[in-house]
Amino acid sequence: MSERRKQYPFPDFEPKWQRIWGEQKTFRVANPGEPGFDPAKPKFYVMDMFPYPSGEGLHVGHPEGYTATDILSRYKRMRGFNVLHPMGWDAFGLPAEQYAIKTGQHPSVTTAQNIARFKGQLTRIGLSFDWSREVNTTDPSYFRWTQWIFLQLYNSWFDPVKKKARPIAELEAERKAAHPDESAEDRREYLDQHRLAYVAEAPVNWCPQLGTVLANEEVVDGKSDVGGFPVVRRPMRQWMLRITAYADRLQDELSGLDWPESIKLLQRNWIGRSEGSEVDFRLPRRKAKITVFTTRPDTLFGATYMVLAPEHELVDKITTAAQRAAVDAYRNEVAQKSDLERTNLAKEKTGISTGGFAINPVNGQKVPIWIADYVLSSYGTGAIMAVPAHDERDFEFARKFGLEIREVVEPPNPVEGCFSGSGTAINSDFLNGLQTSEAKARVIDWLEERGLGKRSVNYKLRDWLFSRQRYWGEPFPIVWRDGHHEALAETDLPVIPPPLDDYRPTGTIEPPLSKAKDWVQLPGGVRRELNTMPQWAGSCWYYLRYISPTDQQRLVDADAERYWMGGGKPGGVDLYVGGTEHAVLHLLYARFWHKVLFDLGYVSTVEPFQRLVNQGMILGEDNQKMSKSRGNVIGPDEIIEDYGADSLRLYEMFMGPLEATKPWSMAGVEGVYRFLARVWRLAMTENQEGAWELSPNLSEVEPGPQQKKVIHATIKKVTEDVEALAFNTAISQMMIYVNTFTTAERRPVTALRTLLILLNPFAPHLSEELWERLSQRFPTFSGQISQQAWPVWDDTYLVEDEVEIIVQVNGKLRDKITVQKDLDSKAVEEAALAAPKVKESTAGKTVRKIVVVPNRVVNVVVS
RNA sequence: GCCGGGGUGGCGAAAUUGGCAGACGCGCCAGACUUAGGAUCUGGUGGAGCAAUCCUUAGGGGUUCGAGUCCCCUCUCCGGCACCA
Repeated sequence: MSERRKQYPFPDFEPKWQRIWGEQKTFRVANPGEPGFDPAKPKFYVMDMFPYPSGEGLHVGHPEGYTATDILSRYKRMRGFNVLHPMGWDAFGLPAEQYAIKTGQHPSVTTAQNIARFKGQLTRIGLSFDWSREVNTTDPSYFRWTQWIFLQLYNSWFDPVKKKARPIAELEAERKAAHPDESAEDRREYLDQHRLAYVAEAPVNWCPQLGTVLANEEVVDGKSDVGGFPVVRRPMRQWMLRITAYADRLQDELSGLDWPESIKLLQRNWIGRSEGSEVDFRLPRRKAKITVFTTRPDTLFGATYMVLAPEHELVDKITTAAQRAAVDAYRNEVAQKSDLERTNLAKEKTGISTGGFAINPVNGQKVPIWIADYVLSSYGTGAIMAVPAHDERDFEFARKFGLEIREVVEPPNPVEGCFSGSGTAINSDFLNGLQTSEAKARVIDWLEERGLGKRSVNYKLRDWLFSRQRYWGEPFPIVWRDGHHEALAETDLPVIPPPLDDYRPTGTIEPPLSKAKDWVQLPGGVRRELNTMPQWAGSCWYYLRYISPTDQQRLVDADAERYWMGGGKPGGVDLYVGGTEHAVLHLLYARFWHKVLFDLGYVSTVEPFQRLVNQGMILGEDNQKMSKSRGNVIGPDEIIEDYGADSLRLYEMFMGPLEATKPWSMAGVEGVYRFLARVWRLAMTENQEGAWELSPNLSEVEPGPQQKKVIHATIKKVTEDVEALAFNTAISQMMIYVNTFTTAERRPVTALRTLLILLNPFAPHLSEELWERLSQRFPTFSGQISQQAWPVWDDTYLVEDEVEIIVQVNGKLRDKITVQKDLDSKAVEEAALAAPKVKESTAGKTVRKIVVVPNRVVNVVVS
C-alpha cells in the first residue's frame, strides 16, 4: 500500500495544515479578561480523559474519544462558542516507575520522552487542542497544587450537621470553647481524628513485588491491578482520605448529572449505602455488649446465634476456657489466609463456637456466639445477628453446624429453604402480622425507646488509602516532629522529590524516599514524610488546571473558573469522554476532591463533570482485545502513513456508535479513504502531467430541487447527529451527499461549500485544503474554513408534495400508492382499496377495518 | 450468585411515537474504461424459489390492525460486583 500512489495528496497537505494551526495558534482560546476574549459567546468545555504516556505510544483505541471530542469542538466553534478543548499528561505512577527500573533510565527522562512521542502522535491526528493549556502532573508547577489540595484536606474536617467540609481551625476554636481545660496533646489528637486527611494504622493491601500498598480498588482477585502480583493483608501506618464522609453526597448528587445510568449505578453500588439499624446484644454477667448492624431488624426474633469477625475485639473476652484453644487455632488459620482465599465464595463456610452467649434484646433468649470469617471486620460493626431462616449465608452456616433455624417471616408464596424477601412477620410477638417494612419500623422504635438500638446507615465505601511506598509520585507536604505529623506551609510548596539515582523499592516497608538521607532530614530533628501520593491524585483535579494552567496565585483563577465551569448546572465540564475503566475510581475520587474544593470556596460547582460519555473499546481485527501478546495492536501512525489522518479520524467515527465495543477493520479504513478521495475528486481533477487542478465540472449554478433537498437534509442530519454524538450516521449522510454530486454533470460550488463546512470537523485537513484551493477561483470560499458559520437548513426544501404510502392487507405489504401529502383519510382509504394488488388480495373477502396512519401506511383488515 | 448492557445479511452497522427491516460502508457478482487493475465509474447483492410467492431482527410465547421496537419465559455474549449482614 505504501508503495502505491495515494488517491489524493494527503501526505502533502496534512502536515502543512498541522503546521499552520500550530503557528497561527488557531485553536487557542482566551480566558475572560484576556485579549481576544469574546464575552458575547457562550462557553463549551469539552475534554478527554488525559492519557498515561506509556512507552508504547498510542493505539487506535485512544483516538476514538479524542476524535469525537475534537469533532464536537470544531463544530461548536463554528456554532459560535468559546470552546475550551485541552489536553495533558497523567505521568506519575507505577508504570512509568516500573519502566524506568527496567530500562535503567530515570522516570523523569522516560516520561519526557513518552510525552513527546504521544504529543507528536496526537498532533498528526489533527486534533484541535489548545496546547497553550497543556498540563503535566509531574511538573512541579502542577503538583505544587496537588500538594496544596492535600493541605486543604489535611486542614479541613467534615461537619456532619452542615454536611460540608470546614477549616479545621473552626473545629479547634469550637473545641477550645467546649473543653477549655483539655490538654494540647488531647486536643491535637481530637483534631487529627477529624481531618479529611489522617493517619491510621490499618490493615492494608501490601504487594511485596511492587513494594507498596495498594488501594482496595487497585487489587483485583487478590492480585495487583498493575503487574498482577500477589497482595497480602498487613497492618501499616498509612495516610487516609475521609471520602466516606462524603458518601451520601457522592451518591445523592449523582442525580443531577447527565451520565450513563449504568455508570451512576456502578458508583452507587460502589458506595453501597445500606439502611438498617444497630442492635445491642447484652452479654450475661458482664457490662459489655455486642452491637450488630442489620438491614432486617424485623427478623430479630429469628436471630438464633451471633457471629463475630475473627478479628473482633470482644472475641478474647467472651471465649470460654474450654473453647480457647480451638478459637485461637481458628483465628490463626484465618490470619494466614490471603484475601483471595477468604473471599472465595465457592468454599464451604468455616467457623467455631466461642462458648459464649449473648442475650437477644427482644425476647431475652440466650444465643450462642460464634466466630467465622464470612463476617467481615471491616463492614458494619464486625458482628452480626444470624437469622438462618432468612439469610442465605446464615442458613448455610446454621445447617453445617446444626444451629437452630427459626422462621419469623412468612413468604407471600411458599418457598423452599431460605427465604430472604419481604413477607409477614410470624413468631415475633409484638410484630406478628406486620409486613416487613412496617415490622422494621416498629421494632426499631421499640429498640430506640429502650436504648437497645437505633437507626443506622452503612456503606461499602471505605476511606481512601492515599499513601504509596514509591518514588515516582507527589511527595506529601508533611513533616514529622516528635512522632507527630505537621503540615508544611503553602510557601514551602512544591515539595520536589529528591533526585535519587536508585529509586527502586527498598524491599522493606520503608519507601524509596528513605534513601535520600539529606532530603529527609530537616533541621531540628524534623523528618519528611516518606510516602508519596497515588497515581489518582494528579488526575483528580486536572480539569481545573486547564482553565488557568500558569496561575501562580491559585490552583485555578476564580473568574476563569466561574466562566468555564459555569452554566447553572451541577457539573462544570460540558462533556467528558473516556473509557469505562474509570467508572468508579477516578470519577469518584475527582468528585470527592471537587466537593471539598467547593465546600471551601475554591470552585463554583458541586460537581466537576456535567455530561459523561464512555467510548467503547476498539478490538483487534481478530475480535480480541488489542494486546502486544496477541500481536493484534494497530497504531495510528501506520494508518496515517497509508491513508492519512482524515481517514483515521473518519473511520474511527464511522465504525459504529461511540459507546459500542467494535472490531477494527482495515477494509473499513479503505472504505472511508475512498470516500474522502471522492470528495477530493468532486473538486479536483488530474491533468495530463498527473498534477491536481480544479475540476472543470465546477460551476456557479444553483443546485436543482433534488440537489437542494439532499443539501438541506444533510445539514439537518449532520447537525442533529453531531449534537447527539451519532457520528457514524452523520458520515453516512455525507456519503449520500457526495454520491449525489459525483454523478452530477455540473457541480454547484455552493453545494461543495456546504459539504466542506459539514465535513470540516470530521476531516479538517482535506476540507481546509480544498477550501483554500477553491478560494483561488471562487470568491465564496473567502477566509478560513474554521472561521465559517455552520450552515442552517431550511425545512421548506425538505417537505414533499407527494408521499408514498404503503398499503398492507392484514399487516402484510401488498402495494404502494403515491398520494398528495396530508390527503384526508377517506381519500387515502379509497386510493388504497383501488390499488391493484390490494384489490387482488381483498377479492371475495369482507373488509372489517381500515387503519390509516397519515402519510405513512394503510392497513386493510379483512376476514 | 447478584446487577447492568447487548444479540439484526458473509462483515461493520441503520431504523423518530410501534408503521416499507437491512440506510451508509465493506465484501461479493456483472459490466464500462484500460497495456494492466489491487485505481476509477455503472449496475446488482438478506435467504429459499424459474416464478407468483413464501421466510427473515438469538429461540419460544403474548399484546396489537401492525412488533427489531412493548410484555413474559429461555438461551447466549460482554462488563461490573463478589460472603457488605
